[in-house]
This record gives sequence, structure tokens and C-alpha cells, in this order.
Amino acid sequence: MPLTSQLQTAGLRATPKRLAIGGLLFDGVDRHVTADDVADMARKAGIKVSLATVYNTLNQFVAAGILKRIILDTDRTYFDTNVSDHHHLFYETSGDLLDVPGDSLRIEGLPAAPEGARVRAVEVVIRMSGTPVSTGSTAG
Amino acid sequence: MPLTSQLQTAGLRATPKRLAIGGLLFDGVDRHVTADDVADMARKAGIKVSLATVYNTLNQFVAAGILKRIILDTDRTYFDTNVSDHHHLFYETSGDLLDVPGDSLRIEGLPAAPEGARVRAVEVVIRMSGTPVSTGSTAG
DNA sequence: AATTATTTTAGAACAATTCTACACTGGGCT
DNA sequence: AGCCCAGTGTAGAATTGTTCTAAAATAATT
Repeated sequence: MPLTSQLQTAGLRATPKRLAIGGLLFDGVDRHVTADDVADMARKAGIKVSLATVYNTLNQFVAAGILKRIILDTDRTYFDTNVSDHHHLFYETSGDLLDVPGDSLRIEGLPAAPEGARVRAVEVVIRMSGTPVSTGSTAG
Repeated sequence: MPLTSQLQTAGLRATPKRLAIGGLLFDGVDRHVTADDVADMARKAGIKVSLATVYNTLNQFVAAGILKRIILDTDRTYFDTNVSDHHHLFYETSGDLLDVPGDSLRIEGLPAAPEGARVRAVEVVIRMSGTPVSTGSTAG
């Protein structure tokens, strides 16, 4: 689905800033970015956008379901362009962050949700020390 | 092991403040607390301690391995008196936080750690919507 | 008691994020 | 084309959890 339609479905206008930021993020590659990363990417791409707008836009994308918030760290928020159910391998020393496909892990023994509650998500973070295999990884 | 020895093992003096904060936390009940919670508990118990000391002490306890940092949320850090391997059930609406024993979940398909890296921890957070069963839970 | 190392503290500093309040846009209407 | 106006974008202030700083207090050591 094109970004324009995704935005409209979520009740957001397909404005130039949103399309520009979306264009940086949704190019087919899975990315893990912080708001600052996005601001830098925009600056390098010659897109003039304020940090407030970066934050607003990322939050709107999350609300629209086209971006995912990942919680790994108390002092920065990562956003993931891969919105499918999946997990993360986090190299704490380097900050590298790799996706682990949701269906590659099988979790048994999950407690049943009590009456009136629902499992929204099951998130697995594998925290690693040392360094990842040296590939041009999907680093964060 | 008594707190005094645990502190000494970690190279920390068993000072009155540390013993007092430790006494509030390590009373046999598993607790999830924020720094603010601890400051409040101390105030209510008549222990005069600055917020800076609460932070210092909690961080030292984590370094000493007698307290665990849990990352669930970008805007506050939770500390867990249960330092064994285990997971969390987090009720996002109420903020309730329940422990899930480590051995009650079986995770299959974990990727092998590459050469030079090591799995430090596998953390599972089950995010729930709705409300937990009404017990006097180990809320956070 | 004097000396030295460690701890505690108040308050300043910091950094990520959100808020505020105003300026700007651009699509719909004549 | 020109006018509206709701929605959008922005700078800078505000907020908040946490850490830092530098000085005062305490504890250990001689």
C-alpha cells in the first residue's frame, strides 16, 4: 500500500513533510531509528524539518500502525519500520540491533489472559554482550 | 546471605542509608519499584534520605547484583528485587506488573550467539490490555 | 585527635520528549 | 483566481527522570 493511502486511512493528510519522512523510512529496508537519526537523515537529504515535527510525525506513524515503537533502553526511543510481530537481538555494547523473525521463536507456557484482559504483544529482547557478526547490519 | 555481607562482597560499605533502603526492599516480598517509590517508602518509614542517594543506592545495588533493572517504559526505570531469571506481565493501562517465573516459559529457536558474543539475558515482556485478576498484586 | 577515604546531599545540569502558542499551507469553495 | 480555515509545522519554553558537581558529613585508619 502506498504511503499516501496509509496516511489517509489513518486520517492523516499526506503532507510534504510526512511524505518526505516516510520516504526516508519506508524504502523497503527494515530500519531501527531514533528521532535524532531521522532528523539527521532529513538534514542530509536536504529536507528542512524541525525536531518537533520529527517527533510528531513518528508518533503519528506509530498511531497509524505503520511504525513500531521499541523499548530497549530508558534513554532513547527506537522506532522500527518492521511492524510485523518479531523480536530483537540487542548488542548492548555496540548498540547494534537486529530483528529476529516472530516465527523463528516459539514461546511455550504463556499464562492465559485473565477474564477482561488481552495479550497485546509478547516481546522478546535478547541482550548480548560482545560484538555482532560483522555484516552491514540493520544497526540502531 | 545478609545484606551487610552482600554489600561488602560488592565492595560497598554497609552504611546506615544502604541498610535502611535495603531493609525496605529486601523483606522477602518480590517488589517492583521506581526511585520515586523508594523515596516515598523511605519518607513514610521516617528514613531521611535524599533522592540522589536513592538513585545512587539503587544503581549500586544493581551493580552488586542484588537488584535488577527492568526496562518496560521509556519514562521511568523499574527495579526488581527478584534477581533470578524471569519475565514480566505488564498491564499497560493500570501499570500493574507481575512476575512470570523464568522456568514457566520455554523459548525455542533462539539464535546461536556468534563467535565473540554471549547471550547476557533473554527478557520477555507480555504486554496486556485490560485489568489483571484482582489480587493484592506485586504492582509496580 | 588528626588524617584520609567514602558517602551523602542539595541543587545545578542534562537530555529526550512534549507542550504551547503562533505562523503557515493547501485544498475546497465561490 | 482569491479567500477560508482546519490541519499542519515550528521555535522555543517547559517538563521530567536521572546524573553530575562540589561541598559537607560520616566512617575508618593511624
